[in-house]
Amino acid sequence: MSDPGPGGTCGPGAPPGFIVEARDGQARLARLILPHGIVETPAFMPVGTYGTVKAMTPQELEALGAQVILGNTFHLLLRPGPEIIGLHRDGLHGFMGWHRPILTDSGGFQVFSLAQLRRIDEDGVSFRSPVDGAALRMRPEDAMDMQRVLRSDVAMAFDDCTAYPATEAQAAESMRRSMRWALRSFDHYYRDEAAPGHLFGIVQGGMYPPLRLESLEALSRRRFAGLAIGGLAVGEPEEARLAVLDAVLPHLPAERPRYLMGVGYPHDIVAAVLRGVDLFDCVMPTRHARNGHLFTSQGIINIRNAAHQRDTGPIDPECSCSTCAHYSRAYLRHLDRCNEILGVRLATLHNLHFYLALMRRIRAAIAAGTLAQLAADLMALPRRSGVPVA
RNA sequence: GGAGGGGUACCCAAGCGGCCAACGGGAGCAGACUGUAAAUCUGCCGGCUCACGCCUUCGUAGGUUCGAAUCCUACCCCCUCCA
Repeated sequence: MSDPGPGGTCGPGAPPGFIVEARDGQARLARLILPHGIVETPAFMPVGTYGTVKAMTPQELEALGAQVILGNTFHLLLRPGPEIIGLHRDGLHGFMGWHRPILTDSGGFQVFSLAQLRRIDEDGVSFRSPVDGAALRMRPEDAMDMQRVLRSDVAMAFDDCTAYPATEAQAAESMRRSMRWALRSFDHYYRDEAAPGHLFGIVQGGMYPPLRLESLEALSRRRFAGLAIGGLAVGEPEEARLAVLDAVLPHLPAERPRYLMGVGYPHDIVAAVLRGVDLFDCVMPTRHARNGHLFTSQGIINIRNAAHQRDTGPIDPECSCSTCAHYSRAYLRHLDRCNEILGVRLATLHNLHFYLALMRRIRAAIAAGTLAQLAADLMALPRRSGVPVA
């Protein structure tokens, strides 16, 4: 990469490749320049854990307007492993046929979600493979090596996603370990010029603002290309989540992208954009689609409910996705109940369209300086169809 | 005609003297899901009742027994094999 273009360079101390084009309150409209393309933020990244956004082809994702997707280092390390992915041109991009940007989670979330199957020590984490029970060892350096093999545009530091609830002492211990791992991650990821992308650091600290600030301070010892807020949406009340965001966001470097990991519902995303977050990912649209929950302008509906049995209308009359253009609620309910694979595909397509369209509206509102109005309108909508917002 | 096997709640299916309103599945009804061990998981699922409980159920009709889905008799269906 001799001439990566403006901000597109990789490596330690490289420009972050993040150009803020407009501001509206704390919210920013920006262009994140990555090796595989430009991402307009605020952006939502569909989750594709195993090298596939479940039920969608890369071509469909592109048509939906997805700019960047998420992959998972831990799961891809287990299956198919670095050797197989390394056989393909351009790592995970060539392997899965998605040639736009990819962000990979480091495996830190699996430290949290596979709590029953792992043991943490200072050097790393010992896992029991959820696939075949085999013993597996993962250190920050392993996570970085794998993400380099994957050729992720954005790699994430290997962290310990603190569980909720956690005492202040537990959160502090977990956070401080994550910070030591973050520095090791940085030093290993950028150990030579071959780093194929950018590395983001992850702010931890549980629900304790002072710990969050300490975490941020620790991360400032390296120049991460962006900073993520991790350890939220793990079961805490919404107020606690917003309190953490309010405490942390004013202190995040303005010239680098900010990523709120794993969040969330549309109202969570809007709340975070208002506070200055640029990137989001969540399994919500894809998992909800498979479980029959569909996002609409009037809240979430459960297509499995008997109420939709005879409904010849679309999921959402205000939606412009191809599912809504062609199929009725009654048909989608039928497909779901028959466990037909098409039902999963149509529902996933709709939900992803909902999220990606939401992000387009948010970006347009920031450009127009009308984000507050849009946010007010969105927040006023019911979260669950027929159930007013509490 | 002969010999076997079987009829259990919406469906499939266990039970084979009391712990049975009756194991499991499925279907049905509802709920949960936030850096995906998830097309998964949880609850309800004969009737009345918030519940304790009560009532009606295991092909039909009788019988034995303190007590029967379970044992006996007759009858009605269904399946397999032989003629």
